Amino acid sequence: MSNGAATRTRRSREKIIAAAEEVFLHNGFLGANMDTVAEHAGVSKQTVYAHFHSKEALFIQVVEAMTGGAAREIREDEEDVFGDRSVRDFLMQLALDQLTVVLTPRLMRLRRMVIGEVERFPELGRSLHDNGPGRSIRRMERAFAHYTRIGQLATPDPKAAAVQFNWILMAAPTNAAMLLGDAGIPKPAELRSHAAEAVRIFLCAFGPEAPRVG
Amino acid sequence: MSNGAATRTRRSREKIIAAAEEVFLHNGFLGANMDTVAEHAGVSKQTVYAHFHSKEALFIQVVEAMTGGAAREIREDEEDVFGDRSVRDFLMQLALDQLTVVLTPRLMRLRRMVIGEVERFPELGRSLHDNGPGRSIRRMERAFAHYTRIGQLATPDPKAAAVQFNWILMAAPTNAAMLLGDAGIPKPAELRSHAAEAVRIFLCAFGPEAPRVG
DNA sequence: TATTAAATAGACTGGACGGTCCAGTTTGAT
DNA sequence: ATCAAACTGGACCGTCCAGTCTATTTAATA
Repeated sequence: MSNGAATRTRRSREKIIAAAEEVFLHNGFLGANMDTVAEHAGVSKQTVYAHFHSKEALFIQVVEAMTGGAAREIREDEEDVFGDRSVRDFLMQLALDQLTVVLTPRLMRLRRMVIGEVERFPELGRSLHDNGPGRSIRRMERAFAHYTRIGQLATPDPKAAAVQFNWILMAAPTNAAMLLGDAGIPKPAELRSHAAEAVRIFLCAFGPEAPRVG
Repeated sequence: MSNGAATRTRRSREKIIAAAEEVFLHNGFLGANMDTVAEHAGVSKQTVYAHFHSKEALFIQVVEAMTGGAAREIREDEEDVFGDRSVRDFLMQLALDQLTVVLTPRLMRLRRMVIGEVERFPELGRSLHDNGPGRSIRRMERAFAHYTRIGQLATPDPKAAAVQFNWILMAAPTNAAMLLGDAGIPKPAELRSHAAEAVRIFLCAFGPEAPRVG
């Protein structure tokens, strides 16, 4: 094999990315410092610059790795199997999944940082906007279309309904996490009742017997 | 009058705060620079330091002035007059007010900046969390209690309902503004239809004939 | 074992920036 | 006219930091 050096290179690269994630997430772009990143990675500064030609480049790599990674955890391609679960059960499960995957200190810190840097790095904001809720919304969309087809939901526009459900569910806890720091992330017990209320509201507005507007 | 010097002092102070607002909002705390603030205020650097003993102190003053100011625009104390308007009309008006007051570049920039600095300045996050939606939620709360009393709404917990309505209404546009920059702020036309849909959903879930959960 | 790409330590440069100092000027009240 | 407080301009200090340079060492291959 001729990958000896390549392997070593990759290990270094990964150590640097991991260290940079830690440092950037904690201090923001301007507050972070390349010496700290190198030290934290157990690597010389020169090596950092051998892999990433500037602080900006490293920052972008870190953020894109994280947004990509987070999105992939939702596993978009997995076949959706609805079985015979009621809509309410299905939505409840979806809601709890979504809340627990998204409301982690790591992802909330990422979100805070990207928002704070939107003016300096607009592409990162765009990327988080599209990849963050994007995947799970597409999954919901397919599910809503299915349940509407069998008469258990009334979503003429499944995509719009998915967006609505997503925000009814995520808005309050996300906002708290943004402004109150990691301490603002709700505890599991609160998440359950919050999810139940979100499902109730959604079903009132998009259930089969929902009042239509004349 | 003995306010001669006092007046001059206040004028300087205000020029500095205004300039600092501009500079901080555009560059964030670390990205902003005190020479720029002074220059932008048409004032010497020394004068800036005569009024605010450090960059941090100035930053905190600016942000607190802004959160206080924004909250005051909602005019909490004004007597609520519901007249004979239907709930739907009332909610629609409330929704449009809220959207247009909050979704301005200035306030969205403030929000982005505070979120980005939450780790460094937790009190500012707390302050925006409590003063931002806080006022208007309290106003909604009173209105919901009123309409529930006359049987046009069913909000056993008016405060919780107010929080729900607030987020059903604000979540999507706020999120867009956070991640997509000022360009993400929806146009007035979009705001109208968005408000209408929010009101519809809210009335489905909290109108007098809303399905209760068994 | 010889070769070679990769990594290391750490000194160094250049510039930015928070904050201070000072010697003199403007301003407004008396 | 006088006086004190506020303000000016700009030099200045110390520190921090992105990014570079050099001379040396490590470790995987052939």
